[in-house]
Amino acid sequence: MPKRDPKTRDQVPRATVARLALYLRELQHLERLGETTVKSRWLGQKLGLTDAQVRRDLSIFGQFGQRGVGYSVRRLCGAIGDIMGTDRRWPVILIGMGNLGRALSGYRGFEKQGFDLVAIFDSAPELVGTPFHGRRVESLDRLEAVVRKHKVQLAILAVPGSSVQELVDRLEKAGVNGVLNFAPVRILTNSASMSVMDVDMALELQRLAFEVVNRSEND
Amino acid sequence: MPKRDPKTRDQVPRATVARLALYLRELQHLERLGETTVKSRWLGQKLGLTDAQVRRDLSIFGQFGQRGVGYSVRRLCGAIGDIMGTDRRWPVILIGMGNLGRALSGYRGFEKQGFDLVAIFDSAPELVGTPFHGRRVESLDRLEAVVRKHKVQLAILAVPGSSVQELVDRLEKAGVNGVLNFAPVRILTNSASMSVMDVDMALELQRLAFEVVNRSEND
DNA sequence: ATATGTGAAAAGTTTCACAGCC
DNA sequence: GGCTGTGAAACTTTTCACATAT
Repeated sequence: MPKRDPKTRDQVPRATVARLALYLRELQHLERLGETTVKSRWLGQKLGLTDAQVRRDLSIFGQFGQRGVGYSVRRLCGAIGDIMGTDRRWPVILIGMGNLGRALSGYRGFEKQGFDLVAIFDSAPELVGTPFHGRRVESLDRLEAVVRKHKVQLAILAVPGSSVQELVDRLEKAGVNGVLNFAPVRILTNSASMSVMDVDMALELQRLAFEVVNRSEND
Repeated sequence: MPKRDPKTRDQVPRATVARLALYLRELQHLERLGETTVKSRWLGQKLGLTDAQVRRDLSIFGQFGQRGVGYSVRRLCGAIGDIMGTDRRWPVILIGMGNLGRALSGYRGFEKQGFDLVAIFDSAPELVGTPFHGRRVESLDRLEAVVRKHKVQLAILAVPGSSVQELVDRLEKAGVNGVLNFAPVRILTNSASMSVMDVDMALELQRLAFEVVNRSEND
């Protein structure tokens, strides 16, 4: 089993975790551009962080840099990939083939980051069998079978809020460990084996509107 | 001009701001259900927060509750709506009619929260004029004119990462104050009149994968 | 009896600033 | 010269616990 490097006490700050994927995205971009080293100052500028913060975050997992030089892009990429579990590919299922689900089924960003869409589902019988972006909609009856067959740990939920809780309970029983929820509802999970991440687009627009309203008086 | 209540020093904690939209969503839900009062404990449970945190957050804007009783749903809803700028409707434009843009143009969650899609744009000439969800795609040439005409302050960007920075600069010049960015790139804004909020779905999936990998050892 | 509002303590996070190494 | 790694300080956020109000 992949244990993190021995020195690391197993308490990664939540704030650091939230930024880890951000670092990885930028580093992968740099690697594609052929850059071999990067400085904390440069990374920070690109992501809206201070250089000290970048160094602190990275130092939590080990000493990846070289004083006077910077960080090896390749090495950092590998290290963060390991830490985040991007060193392997993840089979993912998508449930809900409405407007949003259809768009998500064709979104290439997922597989670029190591996530393979192995099946798409919808509860509407008339949609079952319809192809979207080269994949046929399956009946929800087949949910458990598909999860077992592909050892699916992650599910994307693009269903109405009213169906979310029920589906999450079912997914949890089936062995799924993480759900990316697009409905504007908070999910309750009893067991610790299930993580949920919410993406609420209207909520983000509201936060934006608040920033705009309060723009003048602050900074 | 709507100034916040006089006693409030103009420093709302960032963490509180991030939760405000969450409270509003839940309160609106309660109001629709006909509930008249709500307790901090109940709200917190619904949102995964402690009761103390809910009370602290709300107390920053004033004293909305009644000791021994709780909060009036109606009053709280109104107050938070005021604070967040949801008391009025916002005209919004959407740029980019790929997979995601098409889904977003049909997403009803935006207008439910006070955002009206007044125009949709794409840079591809062959898409201009095509209707999506009852609205025709306009040429980007008309961007500035539309922004002026409808006094648009918010834009949703569903374009490739490579076009984002250029478009944001243009939007800023045109008078737009906020952008909801769906591309996996960080945007740099020079002026303080422009706020950006990112929604990176692949990034959230990665964070989820990290949680799942680290599930066992923590809590 | 019950629930808010809030000082004060605790926990978490960021920034400073500089020793250490290239 | 330049840049990392990290203690210590500064700042932010959360939690505790209880006076206060109904």
